[in-house]
Amino acid sequence: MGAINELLNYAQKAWGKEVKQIVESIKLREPFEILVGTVLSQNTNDKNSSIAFMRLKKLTEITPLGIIRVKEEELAKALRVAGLYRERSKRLKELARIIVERYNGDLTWIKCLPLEEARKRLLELPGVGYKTADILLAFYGGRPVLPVDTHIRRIAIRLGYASSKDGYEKIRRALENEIAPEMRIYAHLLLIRFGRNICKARKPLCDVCPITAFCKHFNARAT
DNA sequence: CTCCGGGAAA
DNA sequence: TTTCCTGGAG
Repeated sequence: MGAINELLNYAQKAWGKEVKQIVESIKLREPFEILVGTVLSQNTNDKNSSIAFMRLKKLTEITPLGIIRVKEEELAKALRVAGLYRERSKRLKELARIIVERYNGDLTWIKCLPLEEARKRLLELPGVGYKTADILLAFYGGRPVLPVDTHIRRIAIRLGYASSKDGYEKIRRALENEIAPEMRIYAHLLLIRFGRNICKARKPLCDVCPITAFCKHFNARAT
């Protein structure tokens, strides 16, 4: 049993119920809504990005045409609470425009195309990088990818699955090797909670962490 | 590598 | 008052 499995075991007991509900609720959403929600969450805490999402929903329908219709200043006003709002309102309108232009507003190809082709097309969209692309592939597309965010990256490095010099793809593959395909969405959310609450960037709670025996970070400090 | 940025916690 | 949180693009 590896460190990641021990970690997930612990995280499941702590946050499993909450996380399962989130997985189910995201699966019911339209792909464009997931995309917008993910863009709003970039470099922003969950609380403020969900407030921004609700304000956006009140302002307009969250579809490519809905975003195109609303004025950029109105969009910026709704997104302000989440920060980075000038960039985001601009990029969101650009994103909506390109999705209409290139795909006639339809994102169902995320589900149908071969995985690498779908990923490639997602990455060509403005405001979509590896993490955002993988969120769509996993949550909407049902693809067996593990989206890697900053928490997951930090955990992977501390546990020794990756080095801080490694790029996104290398870290993703290293972790995917440890986690069964059908468990990856669930594991993604569990890992984030573990990272936020236990394996924090500053002052990690190593005294309550169940896997310090596996942890390079902890053992390097202890000695 | 720097910029984009608000709200909350320290 | 400062620091933290948190990805993508130029």
